[in-house]
Amino acid sequence: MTTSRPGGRDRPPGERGDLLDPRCPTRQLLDRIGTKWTSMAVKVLAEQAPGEVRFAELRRRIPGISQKMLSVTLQSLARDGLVARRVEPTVPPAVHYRLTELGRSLEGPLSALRVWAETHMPEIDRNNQLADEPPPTG
Amino acid sequence: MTTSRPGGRDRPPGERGDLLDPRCPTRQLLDRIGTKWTSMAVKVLAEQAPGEVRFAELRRRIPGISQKMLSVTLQSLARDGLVARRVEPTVPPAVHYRLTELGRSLEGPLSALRVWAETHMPEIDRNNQLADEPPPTG
DNA sequence: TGACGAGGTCACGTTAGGGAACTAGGCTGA
DNA sequence: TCAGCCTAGTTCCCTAACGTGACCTCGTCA
Repeated sequence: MTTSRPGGRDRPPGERGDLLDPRCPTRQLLDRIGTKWTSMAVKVLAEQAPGEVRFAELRRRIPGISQKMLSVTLQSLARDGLVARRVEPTVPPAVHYRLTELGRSLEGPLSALRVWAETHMPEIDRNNQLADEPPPTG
Repeated sequence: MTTSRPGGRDRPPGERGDLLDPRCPTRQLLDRIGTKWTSMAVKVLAEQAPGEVRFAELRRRIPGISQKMLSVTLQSLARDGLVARRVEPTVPPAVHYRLTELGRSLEGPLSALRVWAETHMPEIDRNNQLADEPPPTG
């Protein structure tokens, strides 16, 4: 997702003169939760909220995710302040994650979206199949 | 957004085997509305719903979008059945877009997300800045 | 001749996401 | 003593996709 300047080059002056509004918060939010694993992680964490989930447990609950992507996703969420990270200095170190207050407040809108998705995705899939079909005779 | 494919329904056989659960509708939805311009287009169209908006007008209302991306975005939305496309056979042809019933039903959850984003993005930005700062002494 | 409207196409750069290998370090077993 | 295991990452490298600008169409109007 590139909200930043594409290509890094500058555009001719006096052209349209405007770049993208960096103030569109919805885009910024979707840049975050729209990444492949983020919403799943939030969901899994929300299911346990206000409890904590460990790294390996998250991995287990998010089928298909790699260590790296889970790590990257959690770091991103932690940076945003949506999840909190607690390290137990045992050996091997145990790291616990939980949604923050902010993260839990996101669960409402996100679950609304989830409900919509579960309700309407079949219809969207059907629409796509219709669009793939050859046009009806006539 | 790897699962979305604007122009190809099946993947080459013998790829890396399997992809993620295709049964996660939330991911599929986010693959769609998470693309850079989709949510903006939906928003602009929703503001005019149930009225129509023309291509050039959409372009004007979405600062920074290129013709191509607007075109691609609208095609994708039309494929999904979220927007309807009406061509007036004038010269030059005038194409009108509007949200379908399905599209308008998405506006609810989406606007909830938008409200959340507008409310909390400053906090998220602040959290990011805090994360960038050097750790406090002591 | 050029602009408009609604795109299509091409070449290109950036980015997300993926795999595999590597790290830390106390504990266990040989 | 040394190898190997465990968790939670990190690093490198690669590819597919996403998004971009530039240029093209086509008919009419000025």
